[in-house]
Amino acid sequence: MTDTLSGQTRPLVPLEPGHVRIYSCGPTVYGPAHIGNFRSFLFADLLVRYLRWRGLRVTWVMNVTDVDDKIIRGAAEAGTTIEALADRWLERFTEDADALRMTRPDILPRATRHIEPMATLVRTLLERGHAYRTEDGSIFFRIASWPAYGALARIDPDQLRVGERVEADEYGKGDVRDFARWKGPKPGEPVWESEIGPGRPGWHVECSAMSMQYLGASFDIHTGGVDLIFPHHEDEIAQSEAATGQRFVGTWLHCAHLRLGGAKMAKSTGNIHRVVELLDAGVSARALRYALLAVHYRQAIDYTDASLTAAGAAVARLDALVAALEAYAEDRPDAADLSGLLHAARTDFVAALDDDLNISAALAAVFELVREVNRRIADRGLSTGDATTILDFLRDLDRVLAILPDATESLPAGAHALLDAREAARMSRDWAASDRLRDELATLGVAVEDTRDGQRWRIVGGGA
RNA sequence: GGCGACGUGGUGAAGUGGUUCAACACGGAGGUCUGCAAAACCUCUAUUCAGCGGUUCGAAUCCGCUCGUCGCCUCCA
Repeated sequence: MTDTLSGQTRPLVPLEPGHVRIYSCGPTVYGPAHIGNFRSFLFADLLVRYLRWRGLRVTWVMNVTDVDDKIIRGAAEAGTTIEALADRWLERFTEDADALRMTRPDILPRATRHIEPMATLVRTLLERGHAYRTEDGSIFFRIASWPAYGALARIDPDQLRVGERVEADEYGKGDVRDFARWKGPKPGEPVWESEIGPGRPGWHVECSAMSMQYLGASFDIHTGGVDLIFPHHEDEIAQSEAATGQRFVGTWLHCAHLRLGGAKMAKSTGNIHRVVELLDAGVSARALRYALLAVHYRQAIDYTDASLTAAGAAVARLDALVAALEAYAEDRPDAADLSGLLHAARTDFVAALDDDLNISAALAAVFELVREVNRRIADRGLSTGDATTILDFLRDLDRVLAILPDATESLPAGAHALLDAREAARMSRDWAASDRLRDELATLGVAVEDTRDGQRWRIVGGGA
């Protein structure tokens, strides 16, 4: 894996053999996440799925930021509490994540429920002289006290354009580049009483406190988008290591941006798409997952209608093969070289993902197998048992990819009767009726194809 | 102004010194199969890897310069 801090690509060696601890920066629940956010979550999902598929135990923590300026503002505007607002959008996040087949993190800690560990962390920083208190009760991290500051982002603190980042209300800071750990009480803002006085936590401190609470002072992998490298992750390192004296994270993984219209997809720019809106517009969730996942994580993706169409076509190609294998029946001996073929595909798949999660090469291995299997289906060169073996093999790989149709995918109401009627019409060579029934099924989203194994169907378009 | 990433066919994209290295996917053209269709398969679709110069027996792959695109330095996945 390629570590942002060292800039090196090196083997992942978990602190505890066989157990990988991963922390991912999650959503701020002040509104629906956009698909650019989900790109980074799905990249972490791929990582987690792959490590587990490889037999490693994984503990995956993803934070939920449920208190910040935007949530406070949003709640005030909506005339509700920050709790209610966060609940609402966290629910939406979960729905979107499920639709995209994202693995549920083992723990989804919410910031407002971890005030105590944050306060304790800040107190330690105060005691060690890495933080200081200002007149309004806020507490800042003193960058000058941490010489390694800037190492992750390869930034020289002296070179920052400091003039542009001074916030109007932050008088009293010792240095304008120091960042807030704890924000003093203000009218109209939620306040927590804590061992360091009243106030609310700053953003960076929540990830440090919660990651260390669940994963320990040192853990293996921390993920996020490249835009979090500075200052968010830089600050996390500084305050965590200043507090514990231990190395915070073994490997930093950052995924590149999803772009739309040549620019990074971002709420502030307005060039965003949201998951439910795309699904409501008829986009297939699996195609969307494929589009967000099929490019290497350190490579920017340009999101376009064409990219989504191409992803849909690639997924349909897999669907067609699965349908063909499920329908396939041929009474003949098992193919002698099948296990060798599958073994080779698996070897290529593993080699690709072992290499810094090279998903493109892994998919290439899958599609090479797809072509070969299609060839053999056309040649009737497989036994019925072979077809089952291949299906099992593909479903096993799909524990990593999660793009195949559900095994339980079911027909829409009424489709069964239409299929039976069409089968009967075909038996009596009534082509007109057969074609009419095929059209009817198409309007239900069921594609019917005629093969030597009889007619077979698959669900097309939106939905699953 | 500082720091960094990237530039491969019609499109997306792997490949980071030689041996089928120009994968794979999408799209396009032709063909096979089929009652028709769909799917699938076969053939073709980059003598070339932004441009220029250099290193080398040999470079898309290393070095330098130029041009271009994007990102971070501010909330941000």
